[in-house]
Amino acid sequence: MTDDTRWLSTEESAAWVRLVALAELLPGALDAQLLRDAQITHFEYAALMALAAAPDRTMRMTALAARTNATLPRLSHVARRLEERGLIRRFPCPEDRRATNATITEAGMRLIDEAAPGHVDTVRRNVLDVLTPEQLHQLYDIAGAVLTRLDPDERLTATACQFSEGPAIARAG
Amino acid sequence: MTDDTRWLSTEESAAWVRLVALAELLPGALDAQLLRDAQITHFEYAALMALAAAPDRTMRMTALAARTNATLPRLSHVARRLEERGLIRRFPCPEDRRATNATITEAGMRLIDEAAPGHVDTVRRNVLDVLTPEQLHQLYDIAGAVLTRLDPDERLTATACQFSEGPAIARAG
DNA sequence: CGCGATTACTTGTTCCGACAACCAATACGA
DNA sequence: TCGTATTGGTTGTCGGAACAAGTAATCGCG
Repeated sequence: MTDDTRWLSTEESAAWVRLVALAELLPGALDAQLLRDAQITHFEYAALMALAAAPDRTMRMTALAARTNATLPRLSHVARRLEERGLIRRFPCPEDRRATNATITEAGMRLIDEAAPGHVDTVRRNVLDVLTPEQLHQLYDIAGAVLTRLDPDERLTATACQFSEGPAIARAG
Repeated sequence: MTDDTRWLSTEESAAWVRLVALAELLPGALDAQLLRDAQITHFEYAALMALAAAPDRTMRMTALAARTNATLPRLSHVARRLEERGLIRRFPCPEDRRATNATITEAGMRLIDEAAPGHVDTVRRNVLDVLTPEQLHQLYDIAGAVLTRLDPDERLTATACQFSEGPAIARAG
């Protein structure tokens, strides 16, 4: 049993440690701000944003699950809670009686409109504003390369206008 | 109530979407491989690696919690499970009778030695090998800049030799 | 038709993490 | 030296997510 593993060089190890730390800390930072200011998780925020940007503000549960990297059971529970809070509405899909459609309500649109400024501010302070324009482009390429592996069919990034935050969403209303 | 929010430009939005997708998918990919091949989570792997790289393979619970971005209660539960599996051992700290030390056992060392090749392979296939050497350095700088905000006192990246994987750890024995 | 396979969700169970309450030991002030 | 505050960890409880099983509707092929 020979060991043909290609171990990490110093540079590789250093970059990897930082990337792991980033992936570890970023979700918590996003959740903390949104929970504090809008009583929703970042996952729920992303789901609401996806619905807000969809045609008729409506998506199939399956499509929404793919977009948010959720399992269908997980999305089902989250959708039930969001529906209880009046932020989304669910109804049977006319074309396919097996399917369920989810629509963001006016209250849901108001919530993300109110939450967007604080969220964008968090994104700016923690990420975007500490990078140079050149680094921003490098990040785009680097993350794109990695996502080729982690998300080959671009489920999470097929964004239409997913993150044209705030005003664009308001226009979508 | 004027809206002075600086919304995201097209470039900013695109890069941000990709970064969020990356942070969303990476932890799951790491967990999946390690759970499948070594029956441990990536968090547990990181904790064991930290212990393996520490002097005397031993750390205070508080220090280990800081290093792994865990709350003390969370680490306490994880440590109990690892101890039940014989991968670590806990004992009172001699210098401070309030404190508890955790040490990785021989069985724990064996487990991370066996898990390291598969883990490194996953890291290579999903991340390192899809980047150019130049991009690797850019990633180092970009993540470093963001971590200045998310982890100002470098708790997660004060790595001594945290990720000199495999052989280096074997030497630490 | 009609029966098996597939797709779309929901529900139930189990495990894990966060928060809070708690216990133990030290530090410090009166 | 006594009492209080602080630090270090563990335990209990609750909510959330994954996995698996169950239901319902459509598809596909004979």
